[in-house]
Amino acid sequence: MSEAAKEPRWERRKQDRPQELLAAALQLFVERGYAATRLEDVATRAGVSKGTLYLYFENKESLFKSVVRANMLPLLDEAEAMVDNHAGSSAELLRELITGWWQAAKHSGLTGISKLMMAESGNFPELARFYHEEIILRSDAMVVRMLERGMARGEFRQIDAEAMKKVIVAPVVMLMLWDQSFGPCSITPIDPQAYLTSLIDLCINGLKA
Amino acid sequence: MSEAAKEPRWERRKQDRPQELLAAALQLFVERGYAATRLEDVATRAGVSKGTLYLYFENKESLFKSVVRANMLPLLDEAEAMVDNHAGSSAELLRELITGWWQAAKHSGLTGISKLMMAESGNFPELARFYHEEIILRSDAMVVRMLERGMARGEFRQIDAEAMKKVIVAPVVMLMLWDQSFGPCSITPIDPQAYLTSLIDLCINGLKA
Amino acid sequence: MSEAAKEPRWERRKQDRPQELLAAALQLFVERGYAATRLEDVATRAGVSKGTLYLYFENKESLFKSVVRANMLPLLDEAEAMVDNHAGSSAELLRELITGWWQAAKHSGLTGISKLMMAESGNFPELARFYHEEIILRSDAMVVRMLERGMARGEFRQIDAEAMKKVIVAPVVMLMLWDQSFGPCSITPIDPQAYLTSLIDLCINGLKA
Amino acid sequence: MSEAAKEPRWERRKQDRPQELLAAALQLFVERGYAATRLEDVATRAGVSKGTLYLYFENKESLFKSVVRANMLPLLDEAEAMVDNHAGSSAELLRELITGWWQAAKHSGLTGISKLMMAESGNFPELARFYHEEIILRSDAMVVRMLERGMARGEFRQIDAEAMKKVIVAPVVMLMLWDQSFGPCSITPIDPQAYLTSLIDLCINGLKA
DNA sequence: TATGAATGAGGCTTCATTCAT
DNA sequence: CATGAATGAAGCCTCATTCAT
Repeated sequence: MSEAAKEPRWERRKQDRPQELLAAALQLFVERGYAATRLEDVATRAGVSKGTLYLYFENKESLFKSVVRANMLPLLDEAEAMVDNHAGSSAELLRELITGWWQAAKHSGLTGISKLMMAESGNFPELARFYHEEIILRSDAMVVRMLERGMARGEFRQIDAEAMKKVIVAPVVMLMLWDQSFGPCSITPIDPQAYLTSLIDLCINGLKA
Repeated sequence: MSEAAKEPRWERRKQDRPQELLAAALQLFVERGYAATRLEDVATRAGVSKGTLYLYFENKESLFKSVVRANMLPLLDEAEAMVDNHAGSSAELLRELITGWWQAAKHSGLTGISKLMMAESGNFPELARFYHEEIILRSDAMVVRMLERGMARGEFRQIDAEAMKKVIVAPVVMLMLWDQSFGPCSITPIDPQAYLTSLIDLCINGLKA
Repeated sequence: MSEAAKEPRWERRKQDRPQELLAAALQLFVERGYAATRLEDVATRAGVSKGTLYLYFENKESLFKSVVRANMLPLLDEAEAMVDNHAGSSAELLRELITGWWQAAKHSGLTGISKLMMAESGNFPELARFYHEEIILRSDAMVVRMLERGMARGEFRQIDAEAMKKVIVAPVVMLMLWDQSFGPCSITPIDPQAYLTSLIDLCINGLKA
Repeated sequence: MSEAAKEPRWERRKQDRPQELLAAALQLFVERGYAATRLEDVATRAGVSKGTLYLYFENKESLFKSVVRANMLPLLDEAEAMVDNHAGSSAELLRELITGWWQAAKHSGLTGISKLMMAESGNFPELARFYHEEIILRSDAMVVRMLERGMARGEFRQIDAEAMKKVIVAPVVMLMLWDQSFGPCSITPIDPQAYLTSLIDLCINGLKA
């Protein structure tokens, strides 16, 4: 129909605006940091004007918090389900947990959010607390459950799971951060596949009974 | 002595000014990020006036670069010497390398610099490259030498040292970042000692032949 | 009747829109001043959307002028007729003039308009001139006629009516202004009845032959 | 000396700045109202740049409050002393009080402040309360004392001083407002001398025993 | 050297006005 | 006629930088 051609690019899609703005803001906040990100750039990247932003977010800080919350919340459920329902060996679970975690983080905005929180936690203590509770505590606990499952089944040797959890999480988080900070800089880019393979190899060998 | 009277110990010596400014700037840049750090706050924390800062540094960017360079340079020599001259077992070397690295980073400003570069690499590509070459490449290479020494001596199993190097460095760097970002937030602070012990335990068990 | 069903009483009739907008605008302009009044608030108070306002008024300035003119025009005729046709004593005329003036001003929007012109005359010189000619000159002249009538009839002593006119008008205008500015602030509100009684008492005693 | 010529107009007089800014702000706030006054215009009129204003006042509202307070406080003492210490007849006191009040108001910034408060009291309730207590209540009380003195000495007839006070104050205040609002508009300017003479004449005749 | 008053470019935010529906 | 999403000019405010002392 010729009518369909009538509404190509000038159509205003009110309901999509917040998503587009959040996506644009996430990119810029991650790239440049909170203070160095200009709202006009966010608006331009979302294809709207400066003023439009204020139809959906009260101010810059509110936009920032929305970016963090929107990208943080719908994330850990899948990984947690995997840990709790896994039927195979603990080595297999560990492998799937790490690779799955990275895949999920890569496709959602979590890699960017992690970098953002690392950089801005000092300026937004409430957000840092929120991030700590929603992401850090939950992912730590997930790893602990995985380790204890392995020890209970006799597949992993006896270790201090509480002390070990962050050691295992750390390389995954670092991969996210490198991906976001030095990745774009593109100096000897890291190969996530080989990196994760080595990590899993080290863990499985380092934990096996 | 009449000289002592001329120069009581509370008097700030002029030649210390740049160091005091760099120290103050490092703290604030790390806490708040580059853009959110006000030069007036840097000057105040260093005990001088805003104008004085410009007697020693051309501008804000120059101060930032000086901060990074001053804290980055005098760092890796000791660790490198340790790797090259170590006489004991490779497990022992690994342990000393990791704990020594953390100690050195903790006492120099490297933990802060690492956080800073992670946050600001997008805004300062030249600095990112400099950091990459001076810190990342050298520390990676150091770890590779350590791993190859272990394999050559039959103490470590055969692994892909190039792929493994970053896996081993990552937890140490993460410890620095946590220390700088969520540490001050003081939500369930991490215990570096237990953390490093677990890391070393994991590595030694994961690498042993 | 079927007509009644077609037009329930809660339905806003289109022809009332301009009046409702003018009324809402008058309130807000008087409360907050011209610059501090937002057109969105005017529209909301009138129960319409922001865009609708522009169907009836060209822009903010045009709305403001319409508010002033609409509330200014239909006012002095009654009072003027009273002065010219009064049959009683001049003291009685003075009493009725003052109380009648206040009543009319109170029930029309003139008290608000007076405050508005006092506040915004500097920003709207043409309006100020208009107000001066339509309100100030005419009411001054009315008072002059009243005074001259009293002197002509030997009821008032000989005074300079031209110089006295504003002295007599001033307390009435001040009552309007207090009513509009500090009235809502409600700090020791003024009692118009007692105030006007004192004013009339002072004038009659001060003018009597 | 040629040296004196060296520092003619570029000399920075830190201590005078606040006064110059307050004076410039008073003028513009009175002319245009609070919202319509641009801080850049205030700064320009004071001969400084936009940013300088913020060295002395926190923000626009703070400047506004400072303007009101600075011009309001040092004002009523003289008039009050006059009422309490006057030795002559009460008619004489009334004459001097009214003319003195006008002179003082004219030379201080009170005429402008009065107009400002009339226009902006709705937007600054706290200031309105402050103004009410510091200016209105005190000047009202002063007039009451004057009236009671006259009645006590048998020079004025018995009246309700409380109800009459505002009637006597009103014409003086109106003179201030006219002076500030329609005065600059310069349409048939009022002659303060003749106006006050008529006012005093009316009062003395209207109050005499 | 050291100071701190002054500057002005630039970012955040508001709101009068437009326009496609 | 009515709506309300969108625009962008304009004002407040911050802060890196300069400069006379």
